[in-house]
Amino acid sequence: MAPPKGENVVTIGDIARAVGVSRSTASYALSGKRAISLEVRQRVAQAARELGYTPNAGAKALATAQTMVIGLLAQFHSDEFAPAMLQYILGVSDTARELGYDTLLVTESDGAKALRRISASRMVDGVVLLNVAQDDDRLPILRAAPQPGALVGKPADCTGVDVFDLDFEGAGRLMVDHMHELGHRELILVSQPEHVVERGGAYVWRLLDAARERARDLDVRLHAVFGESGQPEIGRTLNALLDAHPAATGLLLNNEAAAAALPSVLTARGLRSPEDLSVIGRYSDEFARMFSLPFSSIESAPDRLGMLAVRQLVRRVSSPTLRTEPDVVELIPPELVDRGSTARPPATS
Amino acid sequence: MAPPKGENVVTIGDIARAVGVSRSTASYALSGKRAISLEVRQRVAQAARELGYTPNAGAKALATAQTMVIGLLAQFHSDEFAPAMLQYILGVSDTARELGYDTLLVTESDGAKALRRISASRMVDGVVLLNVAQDDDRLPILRAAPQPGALVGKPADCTGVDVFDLDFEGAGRLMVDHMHELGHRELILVSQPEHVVERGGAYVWRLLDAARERARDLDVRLHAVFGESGQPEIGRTLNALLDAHPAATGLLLNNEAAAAALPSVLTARGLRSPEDLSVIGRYSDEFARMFSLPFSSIESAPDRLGMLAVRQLVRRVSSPTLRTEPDVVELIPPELVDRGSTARPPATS
DNA sequence: CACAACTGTCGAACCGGTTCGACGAACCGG
DNA sequence: CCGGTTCGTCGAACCGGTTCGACAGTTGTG
Repeated sequence: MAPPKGENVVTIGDIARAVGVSRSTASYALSGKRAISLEVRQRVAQAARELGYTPNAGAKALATAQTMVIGLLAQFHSDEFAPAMLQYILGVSDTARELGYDTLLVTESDGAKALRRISASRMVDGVVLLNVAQDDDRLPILRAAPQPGALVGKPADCTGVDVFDLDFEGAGRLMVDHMHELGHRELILVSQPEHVVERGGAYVWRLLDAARERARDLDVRLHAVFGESGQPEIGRTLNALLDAHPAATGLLLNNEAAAAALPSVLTARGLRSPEDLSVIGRYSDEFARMFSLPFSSIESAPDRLGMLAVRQLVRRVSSPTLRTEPDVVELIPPELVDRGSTARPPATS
Repeated sequence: MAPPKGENVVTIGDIARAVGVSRSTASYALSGKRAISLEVRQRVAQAARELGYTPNAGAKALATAQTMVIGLLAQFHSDEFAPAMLQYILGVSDTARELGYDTLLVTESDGAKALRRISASRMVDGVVLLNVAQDDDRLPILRAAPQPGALVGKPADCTGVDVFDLDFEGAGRLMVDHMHELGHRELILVSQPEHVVERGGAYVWRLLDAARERARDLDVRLHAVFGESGQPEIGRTLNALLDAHPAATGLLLNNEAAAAALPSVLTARGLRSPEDLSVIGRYSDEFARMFSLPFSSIESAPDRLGMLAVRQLVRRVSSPTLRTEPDVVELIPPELVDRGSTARPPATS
């Protein structure tokens, strides 16, 4: 029984002493970076196992200039629907671990300051930014930082970083196209709250504008509104919208909170989907399952975006030649997951 | 304009050279651990500011044996309602930062292995464990680790760690008491799924047993069931329960998914709360707001629990004398947040 | 006025790894 | 049998901080 909380730290020096070789030999035996006799290699490995050796991360970082940690900068705004965020975080963290990296989660409200801190102190080898705004104040700092960065969310200026996001323009068009093909001619689009847009959540505009344009081209009426992201309000807003546009036969939701609220709104109004109203949302499959959302939706693929960002980041981190490779901007194509909530509009009465 | 991604690392040696003093003097000037002339102190401070000096975290960790990082071990099980987890994570991460610590988020499925890794490699000064099971396999490793640990969730054996949790026994009793006082005599209690319990989620039992006992003492009928945590299923289960026990006038929910599903179930059945059915849940205020849950509930206080755990952890970390102080086990008393979903039972028809 | 105490600074060692250059021994071909 | 490789190992330096002990100079005390 080792004493609890014992300060028995095993260093590579202990290994070397136990085996009777120099520290450098022990190091080479473990890393395999130089030829070491089979016998010594085995004895070092055994000693390491028996003594329970784990290299000191700080020392390793100091010597190799690699921490094997990536920074994850998440930003939570009070006017956002937080549950949707978790999946991005898990996507990043799980992928990082698969690739041998740990994740430093930073939720500080002042993201720029936090980024400077973890970057300048060399705590991380690279950084993933979530929830990137159109003109994000973290970007200039990231560009000047020695570590590479990957973004989930597309800002106005993508130079110097790798960017991954859903193709929101495509998503907007796909929503309208799909409804149009089924015969709908009047739609309601509920976006995120306006402050989200003002803060720089450009994806809202990207989807909205593309949807508007396509609607115009196809001669479809589109009522576009910004909805709240809080739950008592967004339900009322949905009700008010359905009251205001009785001829609308299709509902497009670019607002997770609205999607989560819609089932009870429909039930309360005695409406059924798709018989009375066709609905397309935009959220993740995981989200749909969690909230039992029966609506077809464009998959927002948070786990996949997180994964792509980390993969690319790790590629850059692990090979210095890639540091200067051209930036990647990958907008993943929208995919409509059919959950049966769209159909031909009800026959005009 | 510094070259983008420039490798211009400023070390304390650069500061010393710029000012014309030794490295040790620069270090003392910055830390204040020895008397340094005002003039040198100011010039060092200025040089540090001008050159943008930030100490290298790895080097500092190596020298001081302190990383200023705490590990956060979260565990996500597929049969759990993940959104509730995020608030614990934020509680921990935000509090840690307030106290000057960063947070290493570990979501690896093999928590024990992950804990051994980050502990043995000295990446963290302390560890917070979330979602602690009755007989958690991370505990023996934590006890043997050199770092202190704090738990959110109470295991069977609390020795060697600090434990913070809701008083679930008290919560169970409070739920029953409250309903009884209002005049209810037949209740339904929906707990977490049975696998959560089997996996060691003892809090489910603690609430359930206490509620049962109190119900027996007060001569109240209590139908206790385990409900699913997935959304299509839990809704059906709720419906089935209401069918099976038409005389029950009160519903107790120790299952977030059930709470999230209940509003639409009630609406669909044409029931209103509290007129037709009194409801008490157990979740956080934040959660209630997010999902617009109109039910009175026992506050599960994830942010507060996370905060308490981190505070205590940091106390232990920062003062070696506290390392051997007796363990803390704090069960915060249940508080009923009245959202108006309980009332006297409807007059017996 | 001699000696002690204090102030401010420096050099060196240390934390625990990695890595470079050197070097002896074994091995090879000519 | 000699010179050049290759193999296996070692010692030393380095990464960038902190901290201990020493020491010169100043101030204070009896």
